[in-house]
Amino acid sequence: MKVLVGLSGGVDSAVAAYLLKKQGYEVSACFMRNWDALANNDYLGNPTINNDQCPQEKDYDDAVMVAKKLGIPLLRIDFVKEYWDDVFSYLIREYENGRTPNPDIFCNKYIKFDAFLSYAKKNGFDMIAMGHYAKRIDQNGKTYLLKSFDKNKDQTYFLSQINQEQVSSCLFPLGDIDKPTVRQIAHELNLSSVMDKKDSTGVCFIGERNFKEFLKNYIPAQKGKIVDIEHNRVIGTHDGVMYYTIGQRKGLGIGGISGEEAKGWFVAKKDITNNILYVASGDENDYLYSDCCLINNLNFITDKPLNGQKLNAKFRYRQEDKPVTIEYIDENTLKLIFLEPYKAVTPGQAAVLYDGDICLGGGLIDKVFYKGKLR
RNA sequence: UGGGGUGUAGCCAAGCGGUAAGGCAACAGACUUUGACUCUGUCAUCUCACUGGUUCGAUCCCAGUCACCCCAG
Repeated sequence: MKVLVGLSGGVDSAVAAYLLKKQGYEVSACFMRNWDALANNDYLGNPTINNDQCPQEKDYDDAVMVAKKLGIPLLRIDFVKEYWDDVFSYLIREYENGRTPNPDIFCNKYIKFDAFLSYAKKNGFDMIAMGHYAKRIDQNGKTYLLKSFDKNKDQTYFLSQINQEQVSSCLFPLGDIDKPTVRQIAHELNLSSVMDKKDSTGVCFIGERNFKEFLKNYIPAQKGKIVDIEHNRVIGTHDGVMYYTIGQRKGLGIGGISGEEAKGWFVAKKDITNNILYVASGDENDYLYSDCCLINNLNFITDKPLNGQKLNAKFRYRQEDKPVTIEYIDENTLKLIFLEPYKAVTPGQAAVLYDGDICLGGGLIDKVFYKGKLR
Protein backbone atom coordinates (compact mmCIF):
# COMPACT_ATOMS: atom_id res chain seq x y z
CA MET A 1 0.00 0.00 0.00
CA LYS A 2 1.56 3.25 -1.18
CA VAL A 3 0.81 6.29 0.94
CA LEU A 4 1.66 9.92 0.33
CA VAL A 5 1.79 11.90 3.53
CA GLY A 6 1.55 15.65 3.60
CA LEU A 7 4.68 16.77 5.41
CA SER A 8 4.38 20.35 6.56
CA GLY A 9 7.61 20.84 8.42
CA GLY A 10 5.86 20.59 11.75
CA VAL A 11 6.00 17.92 14.40
CA ASP A 12 2.56 16.40 13.80
CA SER A 13 2.97 15.36 10.20
CA ALA A 14 6.51 14.17 10.91
CA VAL A 15 5.32 11.77 13.58
CA ALA A 16 2.40 10.77 11.37
CA ALA A 17 4.85 9.77 8.65
CA TYR A 18 6.91 7.77 11.12
CA LEU A 19 3.89 5.91 12.46
CA LEU A 20 2.77 4.94 8.98
CA LYS A 21 6.17 3.59 8.13
CA LYS A 22 6.23 1.66 11.36
CA GLN A 23 2.83 0.22 10.48
CA GLY A 24 4.29 -1.17 7.28
CA TYR A 25 3.04 1.25 4.67
CA GLU A 26 5.18 2.21 1.74
CA VAL A 27 5.50 5.87 2.66
CA SER A 28 6.45 8.89 0.62
CA ALA A 29 6.10 12.45 1.75
CA CYS A 30 5.13 15.60 -0.04
CA PHE A 31 5.66 19.20 0.95
CA MET A 32 3.03 21.64 -0.27
CA ARG A 33 3.60 25.27 -0.94
CA ASN A 34 0.34 27.11 -1.47
CA TRP A 35 1.11 30.69 -0.70
CA ASP A 36 3.54 32.96 -2.48
CA ALA A 37 3.82 36.15 -0.49
CA LEU A 38 5.40 38.14 -3.28
CA ALA A 39 3.11 36.95 -6.06
CA ASN A 40 0.09 37.38 -3.78
CA ASN A 41 0.95 40.93 -2.79
CA ASP A 42 1.28 39.92 0.83
CA TYR A 43 3.33 42.85 2.12
CA LEU A 44 1.41 44.80 4.74
CA GLY A 45 1.24 42.99 8.06
CA ASN A 46 3.72 40.33 6.98
CA PRO A 47 6.33 40.04 9.74
CA THR A 48 8.73 37.95 7.68
CA ILE A 49 8.51 39.63 4.30
CA ASN A 50 12.02 41.03 4.64
CA ASN A 51 13.64 37.92 6.04
CA ASP A 52 16.44 36.31 4.06
CA GLN A 53 14.54 33.08 4.09
CA CYS A 54 10.78 32.97 4.01
CA PRO A 55 9.24 30.76 6.70
CA GLN A 56 7.91 28.28 4.16
CA GLU A 57 11.43 27.51 3.02
CA LYS A 58 12.44 26.99 6.61
CA ASP A 59 9.54 24.59 6.95
CA TYR A 60 10.67 22.87 3.79
CA ASP A 61 14.19 22.49 5.18
CA ASP A 62 12.75 21.04 8.37
CA ALA A 63 10.66 18.62 6.31
CA VAL A 64 13.76 17.60 4.34
CA MET A 65 15.55 16.72 7.55
CA VAL A 66 12.59 14.70 8.77
CA ALA A 67 12.30 12.79 5.51
CA LYS A 68 16.00 12.09 5.54
CA LYS A 69 15.94 10.86 9.10
CA LEU A 70 12.93 8.65 8.47
CA GLY A 71 14.39 7.42 5.22
CA ILE A 72 11.45 8.36 3.04
CA PRO A 73 11.42 10.19 -0.28
CA LEU A 74 10.17 13.76 -0.25
CA LEU A 75 8.28 15.38 -3.09
CA ARG A 76 7.31 18.96 -3.36
CA ILE A 77 4.37 20.59 -5.07
CA ASP A 78 2.84 24.01 -5.51
CA PHE A 79 -0.86 24.72 -5.34
CA VAL A 80 -0.47 28.47 -5.21
CA LYS A 81 -3.00 29.11 -7.94
CA GLU A 82 -5.51 26.60 -6.61
CA TYR A 83 -5.20 28.06 -3.14
CA TRP A 84 -5.81 31.54 -4.42
CA ASP A 85 -8.74 30.54 -6.60
CA ASP A 86 -10.52 28.19 -4.25
CA VAL A 87 -9.60 29.38 -0.79
CA PHE A 88 -8.28 32.89 -0.72
CA SER A 89 -10.69 34.49 -3.14
CA TYR A 90 -13.51 33.00 -1.09
CA LEU A 91 -11.97 34.50 2.05
CA ILE A 92 -11.81 37.95 0.49
CA ARG A 93 -15.35 37.71 -0.81
CA GLU A 94 -16.67 36.74 2.61
CA TYR A 95 -14.91 39.58 4.37
CA GLU A 96 -16.26 41.98 1.77
CA ASN A 97 -19.72 40.72 2.58
CA GLY A 98 -19.22 41.37 6.27
CA ARG A 99 -18.93 37.74 7.25
CA THR A 100 -16.22 35.82 9.06
CA PRO A 101 -14.88 33.10 6.79
CA ASN A 102 -13.02 29.98 7.80
CA PRO A 103 -10.32 29.52 5.16
CA ASP A 104 -8.86 26.36 6.66
CA ILE A 105 -12.10 24.49 6.09
CA PHE A 106 -11.87 25.40 2.42
CA CYS A 107 -8.19 24.57 2.39
CA ASN A 108 -9.01 21.03 3.42
CA LYS A 109 -11.93 20.76 1.03
CA TYR A 110 -10.19 22.07 -2.06
CA ILE A 111 -6.47 21.73 -1.49
CA LYS A 112 -5.50 18.92 0.83
CA PHE A 113 -8.40 16.62 0.07
CA ASP A 114 -8.88 17.56 -3.56
CA ALA A 115 -5.85 18.96 -5.39
CA PHE A 116 -3.40 17.04 -3.25
CA LEU A 117 -5.43 13.86 -3.24
CA SER A 118 -5.78 13.93 -7.03
CA TYR A 119 -2.08 14.54 -7.37
CA ALA A 120 -1.36 11.53 -5.19
CA LYS A 121 -3.72 9.24 -7.10
CA LYS A 122 -2.35 10.42 -10.40
CA ASN A 123 1.11 9.54 -9.25
CA GLY A 124 0.35 6.02 -8.24
CA PHE A 125 -0.40 6.35 -4.57
CA ASP A 126 -3.25 4.41 -3.04
CA MET A 127 -3.89 6.82 -0.21
CA ILE A 128 -2.88 10.06 1.34
CA ALA A 129 -2.20 10.72 5.01
CA MET A 130 -2.28 13.81 7.16
CA GLY A 131 -1.11 14.92 10.56
CA HIS A 132 -4.60 16.04 11.49
CA TYR A 133 -5.98 15.13 14.86
CA ALA A 134 -8.92 13.13 13.63
CA LYS A 135 -9.97 9.54 13.35
CA ARG A 136 -11.70 7.44 10.76
CA ILE A 137 -13.53 4.22 11.20
CA ASP A 138 -14.81 1.80 8.57
CA GLN A 139 -18.04 0.04 9.33
CA ASN A 140 -20.49 -1.89 7.15
CA GLY A 141 -18.78 -0.67 4.01
CA LYS A 142 -18.97 2.96 5.11
CA THR A 143 -16.31 5.30 6.40
CA TYR A 144 -16.98 7.64 9.27
CA LEU A 145 -14.99 10.61 10.52
CA LEU A 146 -14.54 10.70 14.27
CA LYS A 147 -13.07 13.06 16.79
CA SER A 148 -9.51 12.33 17.76
CA PHE A 149 -8.49 10.66 21.01
CA ASP A 150 -6.93 13.97 22.07
CA LYS A 151 -10.10 15.98 22.49
CA ASN A 152 -8.10 19.09 23.17
CA LYS A 153 -6.55 19.00 19.70
CA ASP A 154 -9.43 17.52 17.70
CA GLN A 155 -9.48 19.07 14.24
CA THR A 156 -12.56 17.48 12.73
CA TYR A 157 -14.16 20.91 12.74
CA PHE A 158 -11.81 21.80 9.87
CA LEU A 159 -12.65 18.60 8.04
CA SER A 160 -16.40 19.06 8.04
CA GLN A 161 -16.64 19.92 4.36
CA ILE A 162 -15.01 16.82 2.93
CA ASN A 163 -16.89 13.74 1.79
CA GLN A 164 -16.80 10.06 2.59
CA GLU A 165 -14.71 9.17 -0.41
CA GLN A 166 -12.09 11.69 0.62
CA VAL A 167 -12.07 10.46 4.19
CA SER A 168 -11.73 6.87 3.03
CA SER A 169 -8.72 7.86 0.94
CA CYS A 170 -6.91 9.34 3.90
CA LEU A 171 -5.15 7.95 6.93
CA PHE A 172 -4.96 9.86 10.20
CA PRO A 173 -2.15 8.23 12.16
CA LEU A 174 -2.50 10.67 15.05
CA GLY A 175 -6.11 9.80 15.71
CA ASP A 176 -5.40 7.63 18.72
CA ILE A 177 -2.61 9.49 20.45
CA ASP A 178 -2.41 12.83 22.15
CA LYS A 179 -0.15 15.76 21.48
CA PRO A 180 2.26 15.14 24.37
CA THR A 181 2.80 11.63 23.02
CA VAL A 182 3.47 13.03 19.57
CA ARG A 183 6.17 15.27 20.97
CA GLN A 184 7.57 12.41 22.97
CA ILE A 185 7.84 10.21 19.89
CA ALA A 186 9.56 13.03 18.03
CA HIS A 187 12.07 13.26 20.85
CA GLU A 188 12.66 9.53 20.92
CA LEU A 189 13.42 9.67 17.20
CA ASN A 190 15.46 12.80 17.74
CA LEU A 191 13.68 14.66 14.98
CA SER A 192 15.59 17.74 15.99
CA SER A 193 14.23 20.01 13.29
CA VAL A 194 10.64 19.70 14.50
CA MET A 195 10.45 18.09 17.93
CA ASP A 196 10.42 21.35 19.88
CA LYS A 197 8.97 23.50 17.17
CA LYS A 198 6.10 25.65 18.33
CA ASP A 199 2.72 24.67 16.96
CA SER A 200 1.89 26.72 13.92
CA THR A 201 -1.00 29.11 14.11
CA GLY A 202 -2.57 31.52 11.70
CA VAL A 203 -4.26 30.68 8.44
CA CYS A 204 -2.92 27.38 7.13
CA PHE A 205 -0.15 27.93 4.56
CA ILE A 206 -0.15 31.68 5.08
CA GLY A 207 0.96 31.95 8.70
CA GLU A 208 0.86 34.65 11.31
CA ARG A 209 -0.06 38.06 10.11
CA ASN A 210 -1.10 41.38 11.52
CA PHE A 211 -4.68 40.79 10.53
CA LYS A 212 -5.71 44.38 9.88
CA GLU A 213 -2.65 45.16 7.81
CA PHE A 214 -2.92 41.85 6.00
CA LEU A 215 -6.47 42.49 4.85
CA LYS A 216 -5.51 45.96 3.67
CA ASN A 217 -3.51 44.27 0.93
CA TYR A 218 -6.76 43.06 -0.58
CA ILE A 219 -9.69 45.08 0.72
CA PRO A 220 -9.82 48.87 1.09
CA ALA A 221 -10.42 49.94 4.66
CA GLN A 222 -13.23 52.35 5.38
CA LYS A 223 -13.60 53.97 8.77
CA GLY A 224 -17.07 54.28 10.23
CA LYS A 225 -19.19 54.61 13.32
CA ILE A 226 -19.44 52.25 16.23
CA VAL A 227 -22.99 52.29 17.56
CA ASP A 228 -24.25 51.04 20.91
CA ILE A 229 -27.00 48.71 19.74
CA GLU A 230 -28.98 49.00 22.97
CA HIS A 231 -29.18 52.77 23.06
CA ASN A 232 -28.60 53.53 19.39
CA ARG A 233 -25.88 56.09 20.01
CA VAL A 234 -22.47 56.56 18.47
CA ILE A 235 -19.74 55.69 20.94
CA GLY A 236 -16.69 55.22 18.79
CA THR A 237 -15.02 54.81 15.44
CA HIS A 238 -13.99 51.61 13.69
CA ASP A 239 -11.32 51.09 11.05
CA GLY A 240 -13.52 48.99 8.79
CA VAL A 241 -16.26 46.53 9.73
CA MET A 242 -14.43 43.71 7.97
CA TYR A 243 -11.81 43.67 10.72
CA TYR A 244 -14.25 42.55 13.35
CA THR A 245 -16.15 39.40 14.09
CA ILE A 246 -19.27 38.84 16.17
CA GLY A 247 -18.42 38.51 19.84
CA GLN A 248 -15.11 40.29 19.48
CA ARG A 249 -13.92 42.48 22.32
CA LYS A 250 -10.39 43.50 21.43
CA GLY A 251 -9.65 46.42 19.19
CA LEU A 252 -12.77 48.50 19.70
CA GLY A 253 -10.99 51.13 21.80
CA ILE A 254 -14.11 52.17 23.68
CA GLY A 255 -13.37 53.51 27.15
CA GLY A 256 -15.63 54.40 30.02
CA ILE A 257 -18.83 56.39 29.62
CA SER A 258 -19.80 58.86 32.32
CA GLY A 259 -22.27 57.46 34.80
CA GLU A 260 -22.16 53.92 33.41
CA GLU A 261 -20.50 50.77 34.60
CA ALA A 262 -17.72 49.84 32.18
CA LYS A 263 -18.06 46.15 31.37
CA GLY A 264 -16.30 45.91 28.06
CA TRP A 265 -17.89 46.14 24.64
CA PHE A 266 -18.49 43.25 22.27
CA VAL A 267 -19.34 43.25 18.59
CA ALA A 268 -23.01 42.38 18.19
CA LYS A 269 -23.73 43.08 14.54
CA LYS A 270 -22.10 44.25 11.33
CA ASP A 271 -24.01 46.51 8.97
CA ILE A 272 -21.96 46.33 5.82
CA THR A 273 -24.19 48.55 3.67
CA ASN A 274 -24.12 51.46 6.11
CA ASN A 275 -20.62 50.67 7.34
CA ILE A 276 -21.77 50.57 10.96
CA LEU A 277 -20.38 48.33 13.65
CA TYR A 278 -22.91 47.59 16.38
CA VAL A 279 -21.65 46.75 19.83
CA ALA A 280 -23.19 45.68 23.12
CA SER A 281 -21.97 46.20 26.66
CA GLY A 282 -21.03 43.25 28.83
CA ASP A 283 -20.33 39.65 27.88
CA GLU A 284 -23.77 38.51 29.03
CA ASN A 285 -25.62 41.03 26.90
CA ASP A 286 -28.75 39.69 25.20
CA TYR A 287 -27.71 41.15 21.88
CA LEU A 288 -24.82 38.69 21.76
CA TYR A 289 -27.07 35.68 21.93
CA SER A 290 -29.14 33.82 19.39
CA ASP A 291 -31.44 30.81 19.51
CA CYS A 292 -31.58 29.58 15.95
CA CYS A 293 -29.66 29.77 12.70
CA LEU A 294 -29.80 28.76 9.08
CA ILE A 295 -26.83 27.00 7.54
CA ASN A 296 -26.14 26.31 3.88
CA ASN A 297 -23.37 24.72 1.83
CA LEU A 298 -24.46 21.51 3.49
CA ASN A 299 -22.07 18.63 3.44
CA PHE A 300 -22.62 15.33 5.16
CA ILE A 301 -19.69 13.01 5.24
CA THR A 302 -21.34 9.63 5.54
CA ASP A 303 -25.00 9.62 6.53
CA LYS A 304 -27.43 12.43 6.21
CA PRO A 305 -29.01 13.23 9.56
CA LEU A 306 -32.77 13.03 9.88
CA ASN A 307 -35.21 15.87 10.07
CA GLY A 308 -35.94 16.66 13.70
CA GLN A 309 -32.87 14.84 14.96
CA LYS A 310 -31.17 16.11 18.09
CA LEU A 311 -27.44 16.52 17.65
CA ASN A 312 -24.53 18.54 18.93
CA ALA A 313 -23.14 21.46 17.01
CA LYS A 314 -19.83 23.25 17.14
CA PHE A 315 -20.05 26.84 15.94
CA ARG A 316 -16.40 27.76 16.27
CA TYR A 317 -13.18 25.85 16.50
CA ARG A 318 -12.35 24.77 20.06
CA GLN A 319 -15.72 25.81 21.34
CA GLU A 320 -17.67 23.13 23.15
CA ASP A 321 -20.40 21.30 21.27
CA LYS A 322 -23.91 22.52 21.99
CA PRO A 323 -27.17 20.64 21.61
CA VAL A 324 -29.40 21.56 18.68
CA THR A 325 -32.42 20.17 16.86
CA ILE A 326 -32.18 20.14 13.08
CA GLU A 327 -34.89 20.96 10.60
CA TYR A 328 -34.50 20.85 6.82
CA ILE A 329 -35.68 23.94 4.98
CA ASP A 330 -34.66 22.61 1.59
CA GLU A 331 -31.98 20.42 0.05
CA ASN A 332 -29.23 22.86 0.82
CA THR A 333 -30.49 24.68 3.88
CA LEU A 334 -30.74 23.45 7.40
CA LYS A 335 -32.22 25.16 10.40
CA LEU A 336 -30.53 24.60 13.73
CA ILE A 337 -32.72 25.24 16.75
CA PHE A 338 -30.66 25.78 19.88
CA LEU A 339 -31.54 24.21 23.20
CA GLU A 340 -30.88 27.58 24.79
CA PRO A 341 -29.49 30.87 23.51
CA TYR A 342 -25.85 30.60 22.42
CA LYS A 343 -23.36 33.40 22.23
CA ALA A 344 -21.61 34.82 19.19
CA VAL A 345 -22.88 32.47 16.50
CA THR A 346 -21.34 34.13 13.47
CA PRO A 347 -22.30 34.12 9.78
CA GLY A 348 -19.52 32.67 7.64
CA GLN A 349 -18.25 30.33 10.30
CA ALA A 350 -18.93 26.62 10.03
CA ALA A 351 -21.58 24.88 12.06
CA VAL A 352 -20.39 21.30 12.43
CA LEU A 353 -22.73 18.58 13.60
CA TYR A 354 -21.68 15.75 15.86
CA ASP A 355 -23.41 12.62 16.99
CA GLY A 356 -21.25 11.81 19.97
CA ASP A 357 -17.76 11.48 18.55
CA ILE A 358 -18.95 11.10 14.97
CA CYS A 359 -18.43 14.19 12.86
CA LEU A 360 -21.40 14.19 10.52
CA GLY A 361 -20.38 17.25 8.53
CA GLY A 362 -22.29 20.47 8.54
CA GLY A 363 -22.58 23.76 6.74
CA LEU A 364 -21.77 27.41 6.82
CA ILE A 365 -23.74 29.72 9.06
CA ASP A 366 -25.77 32.03 6.87
CA LYS A 367 -28.39 33.73 9.03
CA VAL A 368 -28.73 33.95 12.77
CA PHE A 369 -31.96 34.59 14.67
CA TYR A 370 -33.15 35.44 18.14
CA LYS A 371 -36.79 35.06 19.10
CA GLY A 372 -37.78 34.85 15.47
CA LYS A 373 -35.97 38.00 14.44
CA LEU A 374 -32.88 38.20 12.27
CA ARG A 375 -29.83 39.13 14.28
C1' U B 1 -17.63 88.16 35.14
C1' G B 2 -24.76 86.99 39.67
C1' G B 3 -25.16 81.97 41.97
C1' G B 4 -23.66 76.85 42.15
C1' G B 5 -20.53 72.82 40.55
C1' U B 6 -16.40 70.19 38.42
C1' G B 7 -11.16 69.65 36.99
C1' U B 8 -7.12 62.47 39.40
C1' A B 9 -3.53 57.97 33.64
C1' G B 10 -6.41 57.44 26.61
C1' C B 11 -11.93 57.06 28.77
C1' C B 12 -14.84 56.52 33.28
C1' A B 13 -13.93 56.81 38.51
C1' A B 14 -12.45 56.12 44.18
C1' G B 15 -9.67 58.76 47.60
C1' C B 16 -11.05 64.40 50.97
C1' G B 17 -4.34 65.81 55.67
C1' G B 18 -0.06 60.97 55.88
C1' U B 19 2.48 59.77 51.25
C1' A B 20 -2.53 57.78 44.22
C1' A B 21 -8.56 51.87 44.73
C1' G B 22 -11.13 49.80 40.76
C1' G B 23 -13.31 49.32 35.79
C1' C B 24 -12.85 50.18 30.46
C1' A B 25 -9.23 50.80 26.73
C1' A B 26 -4.20 49.81 25.36
C1' C B 27 0.12 46.78 25.42
C1' A B 28 2.64 42.03 26.44
C1' G B 29 2.31 36.80 27.20
C1' A B 30 -0.54 32.06 27.40
C1' C B 31 -4.13 29.43 24.55
C1' U B 32 -5.11 28.59 19.17
C1' U B 33 -3.89 25.32 11.67
C1' U B 34 -9.83 30.71 11.09
C1' G B 35 -5.22 36.82 14.82
C1' A B 36 -12.85 35.68 18.14
C1' C B 37 -13.70 34.35 23.10
C1' U B 38 -10.97 33.26 27.59
C1' C B 39 -6.81 33.48 30.98
C1' U B 40 -2.29 35.85 33.04
C1' G B 41 0.71 40.11 33.45
C1' U B 42 1.97 45.41 32.72
C1' C B 43 0.05 50.26 32.90
C1' A B 44 0.11 57.88 37.40
C1' U B 45 6.64 57.91 41.70
C1' C B 46 9.78 65.76 40.48
C1' U B 47 2.08 62.58 39.99
C1' C B 48 -3.73 64.33 41.22
C1' A B 49 -5.75 71.67 35.87
C1' C B 50 -2.04 75.76 37.05
C1' U B 51 0.38 79.22 40.69
C1' G B 52 1.12 80.44 45.52
C1' G B 53 -0.01 79.65 50.88
C1' U B 54 -1.07 76.87 55.70
C1' U B 55 1.20 72.26 57.76
C1' C B 56 6.34 67.96 60.12
C1' G B 57 3.56 66.39 55.81
C1' A B 58 -1.68 68.13 50.92
C1' U B 59 -4.78 65.12 45.60
C1' C B 60 -7.46 66.11 49.98
C1' C B 61 -7.40 72.90 53.83
C1' C B 62 -6.94 78.33 52.02
C1' A B 63 -6.22 82.15 48.03
C1' G B 64 -5.72 83.40 43.07
C1' U B 65 -5.63 81.94 37.80
C1' C B 66 -7.40 79.02 33.75
C1' A B 67 -10.95 75.52 31.57
C1' C B 68 -15.55 73.23 31.32
C1' C B 69 -20.70 72.42 33.13
C1' C B 70 -25.41 73.86 35.35
C1' C B 71 -28.96 77.49 37.20
C1' A B 72 -30.44 82.29 36.92
C1' G B 73 -30.36 86.65 33.90
